[in-house]
Amino acid sequence: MQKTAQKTGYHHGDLREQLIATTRDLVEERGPDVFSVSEACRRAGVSTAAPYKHFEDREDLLRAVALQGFAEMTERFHAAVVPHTPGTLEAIAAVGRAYVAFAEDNPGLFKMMFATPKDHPATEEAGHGCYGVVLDQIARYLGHAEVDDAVMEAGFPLWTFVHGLSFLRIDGKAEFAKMRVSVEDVIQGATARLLPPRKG
Amino acid sequence: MQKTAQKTGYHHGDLREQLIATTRDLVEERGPDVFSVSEACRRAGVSTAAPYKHFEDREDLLRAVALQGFAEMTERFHAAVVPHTPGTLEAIAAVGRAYVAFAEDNPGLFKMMFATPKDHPATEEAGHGCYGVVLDQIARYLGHAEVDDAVMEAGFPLWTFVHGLSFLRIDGKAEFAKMRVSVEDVIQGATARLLPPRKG
DNA sequence: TGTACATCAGTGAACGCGCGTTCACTGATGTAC
DNA sequence: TGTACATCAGTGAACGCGCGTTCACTGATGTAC
Repeated sequence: MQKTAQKTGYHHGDLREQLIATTRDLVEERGPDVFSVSEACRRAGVSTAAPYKHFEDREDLLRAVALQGFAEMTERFHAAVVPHTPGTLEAIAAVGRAYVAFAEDNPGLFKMMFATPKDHPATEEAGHGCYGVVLDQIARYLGHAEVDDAVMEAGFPLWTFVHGLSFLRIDGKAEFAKMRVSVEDVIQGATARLLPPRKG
Repeated sequence: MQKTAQKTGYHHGDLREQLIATTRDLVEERGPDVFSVSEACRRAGVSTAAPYKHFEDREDLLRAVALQGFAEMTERFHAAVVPHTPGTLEAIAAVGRAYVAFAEDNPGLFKMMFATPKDHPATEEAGHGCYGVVLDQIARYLGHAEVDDAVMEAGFPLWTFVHGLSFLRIDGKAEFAKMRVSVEDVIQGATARLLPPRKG
């Protein structure tokens, strides 16, 4: 009960965080393009002028939501790796599964995070940090000391695959394709096939 | 000069087609959610009430654009297959390349075609027809007489891959991954790896 | 402990705007006679 | 060939609406003395 809103009637307590949360909900429900600052205010129970004390403009608010998304995704990636031996196919596939799971849990947010026009130094950096988690695993898998060009090249087809799977599932196209196997198996299989053979 | 607009000053000639074309342009420039009927009218040089003589509402107009997109995509798929021996890896990869090429040429339209809320019998049917082109090739490749469950299952990872590649390229994420190989090669490689081994 | 004051997160009213859709209408076109 | 008329694709004005952002303001809070 420390960071939660402790309304005094006038001062809100933590409006910034609550606006981010509300905006995130709206992005899920309506999509980032249809989202309106006014509606977020209505839901947060503040006047339409209030957000401008915390955010520059509409875009800035949406960006804050996207950044929260990247932070969460990165967290999930780290958690996914933990149970596995570093640098194994299993560890890499686990990140892939976490990727698709995040997208399915936050379809609107996910789409927004990757929609091009929002690009901004902060978002870009957040994206890189996120991607770095897989790249580290792939580097180990390949026996490379650091993330070099070969590692990035090996990672790209995997990213491509889970990215596509995320979209198809979000948009309900996966059912139509009558898959008899689970997402988990599809990812495991694709990871094994798309990665180059191991060095050692 | 037969189907082209032959304005009389009052009657337009082919407003329906021109509105579809204008809307398509706007979808590319601004995205389907930001698109406005009013702006399409302004560009087409007609009053804002005119479209309602040809389309039920905003949604209906956008759907017409999506249908045109699917028709074009299907056409491109057929054209891509032609130069190759039916049922070969090359024929299948060619469709994959046509998929990504279409997405890159029409990013806004492509995204709209696969964005979930627009689902409608007509669009769905158009999508199926489109996908059918690859499935036919895969059926032949596997030596199956028709498109059965096994064919669909084999096709899904490929679809996933080209779908993901399309989005990453549209959203400018492919450069960042520092690919040293061309899209063509990536698709060719992924197709070979993701398809199950041939029967005969 | 009590008071004066700076800070600043919130208000609420207003702005100009563009939207989707409707309405009664107008005028060009094609057809029947 | 000429005329009367039905058709219907377009007009233009209007509707109610919600938007993003600004403005001068208010009142709760924390701090200095």
